[in-house]
Amino acid sequence: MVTIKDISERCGVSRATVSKALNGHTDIGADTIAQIRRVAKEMGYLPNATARGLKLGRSHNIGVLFVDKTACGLTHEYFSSILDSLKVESERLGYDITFISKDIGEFKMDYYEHAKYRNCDGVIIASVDFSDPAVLKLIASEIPTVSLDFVYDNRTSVLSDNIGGVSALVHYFYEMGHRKIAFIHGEDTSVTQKRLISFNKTCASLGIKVPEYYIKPALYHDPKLSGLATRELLALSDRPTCILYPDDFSFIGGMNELERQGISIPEDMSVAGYDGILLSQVLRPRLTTYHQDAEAMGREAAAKLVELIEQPKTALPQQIMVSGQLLKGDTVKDIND
Amino acid sequence: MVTIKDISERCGVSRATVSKALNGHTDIGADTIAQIRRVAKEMGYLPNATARGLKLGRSHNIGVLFVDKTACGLTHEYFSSILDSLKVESERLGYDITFISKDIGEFKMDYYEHAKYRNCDGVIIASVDFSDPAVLKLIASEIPTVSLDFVYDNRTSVLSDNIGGVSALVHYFYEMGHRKIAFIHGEDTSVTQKRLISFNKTCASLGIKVPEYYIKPALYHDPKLSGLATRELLALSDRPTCILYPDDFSFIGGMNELERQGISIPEDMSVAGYDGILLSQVLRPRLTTYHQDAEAMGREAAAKLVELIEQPKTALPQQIMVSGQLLKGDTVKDIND
DNA sequence: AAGATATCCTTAAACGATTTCGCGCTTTTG
DNA sequence: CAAAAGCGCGAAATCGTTTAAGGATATCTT
Repeated sequence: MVTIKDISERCGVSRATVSKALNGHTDIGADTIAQIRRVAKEMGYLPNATARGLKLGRSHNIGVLFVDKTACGLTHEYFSSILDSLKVESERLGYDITFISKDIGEFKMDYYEHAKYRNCDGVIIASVDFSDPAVLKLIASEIPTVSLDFVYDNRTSVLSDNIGGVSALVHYFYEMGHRKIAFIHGEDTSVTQKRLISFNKTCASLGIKVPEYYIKPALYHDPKLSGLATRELLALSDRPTCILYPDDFSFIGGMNELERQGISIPEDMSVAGYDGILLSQVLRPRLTTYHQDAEAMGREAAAKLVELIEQPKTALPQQIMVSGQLLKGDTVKDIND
Repeated sequence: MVTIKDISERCGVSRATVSKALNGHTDIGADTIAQIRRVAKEMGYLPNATARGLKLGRSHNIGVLFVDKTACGLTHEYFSSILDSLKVESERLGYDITFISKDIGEFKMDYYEHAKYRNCDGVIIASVDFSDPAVLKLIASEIPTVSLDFVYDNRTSVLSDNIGGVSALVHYFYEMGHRKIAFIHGEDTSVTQKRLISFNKTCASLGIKVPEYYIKPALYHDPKLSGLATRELLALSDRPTCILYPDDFSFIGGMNELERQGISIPEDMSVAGYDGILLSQVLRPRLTTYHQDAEAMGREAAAKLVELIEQPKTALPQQIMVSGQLLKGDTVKDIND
């Protein structure tokens, strides 16, 4: 491997001079800089991130915590999109990303220790069980962190606009004449709580009374349970005219159930999903849904984290709301007279 | 930060002794080892991966190349599953994973240089354009690599059984009485070539003559094009009785087209996908498809790479075929008389 | 008793880079 | 013309860890 030492010997200058020349310090003569850079290129010099990291205490490496408790992990398009844009933006800003885990091989450690061990300059926390003490230890530590869809005191977070999303969907149902709106929701998380509150609040503000039996618990990413909930809703004597699903994917379960009962979308039942994943837009009829801008969330998270890392004095912890977009598909019927 | 030096001072021994005690060297007294370990724990000592990496020339870090030219990248379930199991297995074996990119920040470099820069012990190459010279440079380098679905001389690769998968599907069609089998295939890659050859060979071995117009080009992960191809197939006077799609997701396009024309699955047309993603198994009727064991592929790739890293003398480069599984859904009608 | 052996630990260099401080030279200044 | 200032560069320490070589002491051997 070509090192700074090799270059210094070839150029007849000291290692210090080479380092400074390559890093653009101003106390080196222009000729010397030019020569050193040329030789470095000729010899195929590559800086050694490890040595640099040791000396500088900075790794230019961002840790990413991605541990989904629902076990679908990265395979959920929402999260894989976030990861993808996180990766792109981080690289653009000069950082690599490394996954942080508990226990690495024989070595037992928690997330915080792992991040320290790897010298991460900062950490992005997404898709984890925020009730895990190990996660809280990390987020509360001195390491700069940005969390996704979770707020922690005095830390920066990037949030999807769950309130606005559900509100937009309910308003859309309302505009289309619907007054009997059912909501099948995901497992109890802070995201779900926000969506539920938004649902209730929006309905109330529109003067809609939602009977308790219109609100059904299910799970995210689980078509089976959403199918069951759909069946229960269809069995009601006071049947809703539209159903809001936990997410686009679990809507598939509802779709199947409706089809099985010969109920067509949107003629006999209006439906909407959540997420706006690719699938929702290739189904026919095209699914009405709220697109979460996962790409923007990943990008923002990376950008903010780098800001926290590079300007620790001036970067304010903040909560960044990323709004999505209502995608009006063809699954909501206009029943205004 | 607690360092070895701190421990050595506290224990009244040299730094060398502490290092050896923590690493289980045999030339340190049992009492000393016990004391050092106790103190290390008390003080909350964490090894510093950077310093260690610098000294040892090993990072315990695996680089991952994941650059999909079709731009769906990580959001394709096949790839995200691979990544997920890659991550799990690597961590189990004591390695972290870092993404490798071209250009990191201001610094222009190719994949090989990036891997060197980060001191990766090895690299896993998946979902990339293997015609990219930068990829070839990496795979041909002295860095241990494992590639997925691509074979390179004298290197280890993990391959999905595309030959077997297509063969299994065609055989299944055949068993169910089908003789007019259409194949919509993805863009021209080595994977597609294998599938096409397997398709032709299997049909030939079964005595089936496949007219050229039964074979339609489309793209992976693109329902629109598969929909168009479906339309063309349906317009034929000599209509096929079944269609094999590039993958489960692009099948959605075919599904839409069939539904639009009032052709029901499987009564009027039998279909099959490829991949066996979650979606295929929640659709009704359940899609007949060939499940690629992405989880096993990621696991194998990580395990083999670690072997190459840790036993460079004895680890043979090899091609590991991971077979999948035919998932008999309800989209192929038995038309035997 | 003296050399050989074993046990346990230390010294010091090394990995590759960065940075502080200061030196020597040239140029400017009063 | 001497002092001050500016420029270009180098010496050496440093980051935290590992390890080859060797030293000190106790034990064994004959």
